[in-house]
Amino acid sequence: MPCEPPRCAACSARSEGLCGTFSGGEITALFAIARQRRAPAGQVLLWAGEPASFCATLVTGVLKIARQDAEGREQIVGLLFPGDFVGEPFAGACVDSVVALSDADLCVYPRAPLEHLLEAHPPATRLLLRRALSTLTAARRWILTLGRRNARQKVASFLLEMATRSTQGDRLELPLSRGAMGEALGLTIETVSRQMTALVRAQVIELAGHRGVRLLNRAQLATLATL
Amino acid sequence: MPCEPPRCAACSARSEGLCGTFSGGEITALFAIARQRRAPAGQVLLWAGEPASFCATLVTGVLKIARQDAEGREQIVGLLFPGDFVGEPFAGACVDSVVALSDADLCVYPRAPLEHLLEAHPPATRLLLRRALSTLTAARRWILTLGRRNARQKVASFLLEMATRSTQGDRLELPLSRGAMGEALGLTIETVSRQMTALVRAQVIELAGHRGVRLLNRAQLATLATL
DNA sequence: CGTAGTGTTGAAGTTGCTCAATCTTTGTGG
DNA sequence: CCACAAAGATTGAGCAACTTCAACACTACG
Repeated sequence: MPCEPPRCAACSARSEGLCGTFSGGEITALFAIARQRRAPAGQVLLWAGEPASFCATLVTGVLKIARQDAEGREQIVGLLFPGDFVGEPFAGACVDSVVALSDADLCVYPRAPLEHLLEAHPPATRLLLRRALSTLTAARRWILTLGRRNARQKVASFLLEMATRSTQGDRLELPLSRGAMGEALGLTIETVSRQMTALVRAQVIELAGHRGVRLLNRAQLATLATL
Repeated sequence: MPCEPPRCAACSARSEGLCGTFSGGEITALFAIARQRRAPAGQVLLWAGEPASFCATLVTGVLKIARQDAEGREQIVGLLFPGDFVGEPFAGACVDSVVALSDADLCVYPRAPLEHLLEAHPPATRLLLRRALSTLTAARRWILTLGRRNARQKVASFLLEMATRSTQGDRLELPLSRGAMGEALGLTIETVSRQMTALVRAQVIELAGHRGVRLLNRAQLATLATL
C-alpha cells in the first residue's frame, strides 16, 4: 500500500470533510492535485461573478460566504470552519464571494482534475451530497432565524451557533466583528451592539475585548434565542 | 433494449429531475421501486421529527417545505414544483414538514431501495448533488431577501420568483394564499396585503381573484424588488 | 502614547406589527 | 342557480421595534 503523504498525515483536517473519504492509500490521488495556500484575513478567495476556478478544504481559520445586494449592501449567507469544503464543483461562475475573516490555511484543488477525481471515486461525491444537504439544512435554519426572530433572538441564536463551532469551556472567540454579525443577521451594527449590551446586563454573557465572549448562562441564552 | 414503461413515457416529469438521468432502458429499475401517489391540497406528506421514509419526484402540483418555531410560528423555507425532488436521501429524521399547497401527484420511492439504486447509478447521485447545490443557491438568495429587503422588496421579489416558475403570458396563478406568502417572507398577512395593494395602485400588477395576478410592468417590478 | 479602527450610547424617525372592523371570494346546500 | 356561510383578504389606527444620524468611548497596534 502506497504510503500517505506526511503533510496529509499531519493535517488537522485529514479525517474531516473530503479527505476523510479517502483511505491512506487513496489520498495520494487527491494530494497529487492539491496545493497549499495561506490567505491573510480580509483576502477575497473567490469573487462573485468570476469563474469558480478551484475548490478547497479549509484547514484553519474562518471564511465568510457573502452575497451583494443591488445597492451594494452585503449579506453573509454562510460561514466556513476548518474541515469544511470550499466552493462548488460542477458550478459555472461563482454566485457568492468567499472572504477570509481570519488568517486561513487551505488545501486547494483546481476544478477540472477534482471533478475527474470525483467521477472516479463515488464515495467522495456521496460525501459532497451529504455535506450539501446538511449545509442546506443549516441555511434553512438561518432562514427561520431571519424570518421569524427579532433582534434579541437573532443575536442569541448567533452566539449559540458560534458556540457549537468552537468553545473552550465557556470562552468563545467570535470570528466576526459587530459589523459582520450585522451582515449575517440582517441588522445594523448599532442594533447588534445594543443587544449584546442587553445580554451583558442580563448577566447571560460577559465581554472580554471586542471579540471575546464568556457564556455565563447557556440555558438562559437558549431560551432568549427562541422565546 | 427493454422498453420504457408506458406510464413513464407519458409522464410530464419524465425528462426532469431524477428520471432524466435514466435512459429508456434504465428507467425500468427506478419504475420498479416507484409508486404513484395523489395528495389533496393541505395534506402533510412528511412530518418534521418523523423518520423520512420516502423520497419522490413531484409530477404535478406545488408543495411547501416548512419549519416550525419553538412558538409554533411557521416559516416556509422552500417550495417544490413539478420535476423537483422531494425528501432527503441519506438523512435521518425529517427536519422540515412537507405539505401539499395544491392537489399534487407524486412518484414515490421508498428510501432503502432508492439508496441502493443511487449507489448503482452514479449519474443520479451527481444529479442530486447538482440539485442540492442549486437548491442551496436558491436558499441563499432567499436569505438575502429576508435579511436585506423591506416589505415592498420582499413581495416584489416573491412575485418575480413565482413568475420564473410558471406564467402564461402575463398571467400568474399564485400557489400560495396571502397567509402562506407571509410565512415565506417573514411578514404578516396584513403587510403582504398592503404591499400587494400598493403594487396594484402603482399599476405594476392587477389582481384577478385572490390567487390570480397579471404582471403589467415586469421591469418596474424588478426595480421595486431590489431598489 | 497616540491614532485609527471598532464599538457603544442616545435621540428622533420609519417601518412593519397588532388589534379590530369590514369587505370579497369561494364553495356548499337548498 | 342562488343564497349563505366560512374562509380569506383588505383597510385603518395606534404602537413597538429597528434604523438612522450623530456623538463619544474603547482597544489594539504601531
